[in-house]
Amino acid sequence: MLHEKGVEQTTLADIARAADVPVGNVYYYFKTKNELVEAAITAHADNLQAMIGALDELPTPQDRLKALLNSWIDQRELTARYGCPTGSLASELDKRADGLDEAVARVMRDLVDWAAQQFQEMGRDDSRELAVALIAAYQGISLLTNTFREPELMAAEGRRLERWIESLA
Amino acid sequence: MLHEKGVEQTTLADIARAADVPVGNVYYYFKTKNELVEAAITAHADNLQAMIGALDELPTPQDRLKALLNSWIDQRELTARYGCPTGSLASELDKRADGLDEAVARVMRDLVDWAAQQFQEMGRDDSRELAVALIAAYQGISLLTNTFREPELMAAEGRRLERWIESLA
DNA sequence: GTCTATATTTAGATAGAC
DNA sequence: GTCTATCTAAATATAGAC
Repeated sequence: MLHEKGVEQTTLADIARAADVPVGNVYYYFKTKNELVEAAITAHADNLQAMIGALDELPTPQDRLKALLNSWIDQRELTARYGCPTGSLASELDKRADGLDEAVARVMRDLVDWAAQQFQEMGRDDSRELAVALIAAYQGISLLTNTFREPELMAAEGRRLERWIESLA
Repeated sequence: MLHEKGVEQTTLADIARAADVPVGNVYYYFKTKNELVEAAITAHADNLQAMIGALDELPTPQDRLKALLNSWIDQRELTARYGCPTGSLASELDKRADGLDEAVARVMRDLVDWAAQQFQEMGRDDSRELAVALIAAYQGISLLTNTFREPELMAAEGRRLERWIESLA
């Protein structure tokens, strides 16, 4: 729900209704709304870690990066509707005074670090810059895909990034 | 203020205080908060149009695109603090039920269209895809620059995109 | 056109029975 | 652990004097 409507627009009443419990009940599990959001970020981080773990099974860094691209393309319909979960969270939480933005920043950094490691294994000494460029390309095309509601933008950019990765070898 | 704190987090009280007028006064100029936000989007769109108009004075499409990159780099400190105004607006307004997201989409589309025109003048038949990739790269690096609060990310990506544009000729 | 005061609504949060 | 009822605070919006 936080992905679909954002943190601000999602009320505890929304969450309670989705969980089919009365509103007051939510406070038995989370003392504040911020605590609930924090738990959601942690859950999202765990999902990403699991995904990265699966990618690490692949033999070469090129395979792993291309598999990441394909997972992005597979998610294009969802992205067109709601954007990238990590990116829209980062964008929204940055505007708030609470410290939740740091939790999202860590998630984003983990992803960049993982990508940098792949480029390094490909023998690139500009691995960090390439990783930032790759994740930025994904975040940006997610935003455009969402803004224009055109899933095919993600697919086209994914194919372009694939050619780019191949050209780096 | 909408850029700094976002639409949701900026209250009419904030705006009234910044304008040094009482809260009720704002309603003399804008019937609703949404109307005020719409006016801000229009003003932002006008700013971008003026900027594009200035770029159009430059002789070649390469010059114009590189000048755009440099303006992004010049804004890196602001971007690190608050992100790209257009991008963070697009991300936030997408989550809301009102129709304001379409106004931002138009702003974003104008920018993509302008970039596509430059690539077309460079003789590229994939001008649309390149334009989407360029604006996506900017939106993405804006998000990362903001999330990590590292202005230098924008500078490095700007230089990388400059080399990329030169390689397309 | 500007101001004060206030109405309305909604969301986050709490109290206490069961 | 679950539920109903309620409190509180804040933000949008309005009324009406000046």
